[in-house]
Amino acid sequence: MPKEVLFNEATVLQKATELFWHKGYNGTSMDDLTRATGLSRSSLYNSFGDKHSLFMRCLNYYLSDQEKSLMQAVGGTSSPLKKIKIAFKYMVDVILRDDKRDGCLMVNTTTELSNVDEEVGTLVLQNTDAMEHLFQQWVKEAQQQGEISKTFTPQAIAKHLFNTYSGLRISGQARPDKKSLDDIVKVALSVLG
Amino acid sequence: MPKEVLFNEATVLQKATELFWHKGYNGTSMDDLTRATGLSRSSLYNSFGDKHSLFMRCLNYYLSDQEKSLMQAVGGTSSPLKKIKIAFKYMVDVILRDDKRDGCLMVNTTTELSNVDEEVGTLVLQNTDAMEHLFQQWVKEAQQQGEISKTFTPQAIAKHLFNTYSGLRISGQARPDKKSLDDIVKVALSVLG
DNA sequence: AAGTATGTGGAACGAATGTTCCAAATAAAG
DNA sequence: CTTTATTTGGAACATTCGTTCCACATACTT
Repeated sequence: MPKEVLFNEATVLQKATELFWHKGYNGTSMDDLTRATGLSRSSLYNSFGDKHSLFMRCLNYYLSDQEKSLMQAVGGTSSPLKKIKIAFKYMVDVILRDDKRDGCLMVNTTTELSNVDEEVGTLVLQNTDAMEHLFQQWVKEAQQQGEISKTFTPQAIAKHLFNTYSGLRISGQARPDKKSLDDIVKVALSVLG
Repeated sequence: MPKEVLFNEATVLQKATELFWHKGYNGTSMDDLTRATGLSRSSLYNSFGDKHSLFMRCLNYYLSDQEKSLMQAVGGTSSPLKKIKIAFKYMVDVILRDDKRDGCLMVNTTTELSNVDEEVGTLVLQNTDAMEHLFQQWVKEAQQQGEISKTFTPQAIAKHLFNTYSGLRISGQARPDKKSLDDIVKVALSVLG
């Protein structure tokens, strides 16, 4: 019965995500979004709701995409310690490839909105927990296999790792220099030894 | 000859800074600023230039204020290692007192603007260098006095410390929990041992 | 006391904001 | 072929945006 949807939803979300990523939530206008996606205002509102709803869709799109990439990066190894090392090597690579210096959409959103937007705050917290949980699992396994010393609890190390990751996105935005980032990772991961 | 200025410049800058800090640059309107400072639009423009100029003034005001506080916090000791430890203890305290969860204006500004605003990007880089230089100096002295192992270069450790600080502002914005932040600091500073 | 230079409040500006509305277009169902 | 359901483009909306302007208030100089 209905006229078919002419656009690819994933493509639109990708374009919108890139824009929010580059200019932030408040820095991005609906006009920007129509231009970037090629959709008219009515199509955007009809398919994705208002600006805030679209933004939440983009955040979730971004998160699932990031998770997929990270899992793919560490997929090659079974050693939990190597997974951690590969993960950070991968993150540094991503930062160095970020030639627009847009950083991490999740970190950007944390600083821009988590204190004034409850819905965003909840999502940020969920993601933080998920990341920490992932790191904690790897650390726990690594400690059981004797790859990592048991000086600190898996939870404490996991929080440190996530903290280091968040910091890397800030450091990388100020000066995306391979040597600097490698140094940070080297020192930060030395606590595992 | 002229009518005197009726307001206290530092007070106005403080109010404006608080607002930018809480809502971000793009999230703060000139209307917000007139209400918060009590000044009329024309007074604001006459005394501080346009919105962007005022923002830059606020950033510098914030930085000098932060530096003063940090120096005061570590002023009591002559041991460079203790300075580092006290500095991080102080930072955690600041984060826990930040009941609005506004984070760090400098970190917030880095993620919001450093990729699209060259003037801001320059200031961010200057501040990053200054902070790293400060840490590096302390580490160098501590290594010379045998307080810190020489496993890593002062530069690498300094970058790690600043990275940890930046991360703490993100972590603290997601979940400002004393135990979590203490854990992060404990693990991150263990590389000094 | 008059002149003058500057700060102040508030109105006013055009442009941009997020959102809504409607007529036209389209494709499946009857 | 007509009907029906949905998407689409673009005009239109009120509101807010950053900024400018001007008449008035004020305090120093002469």
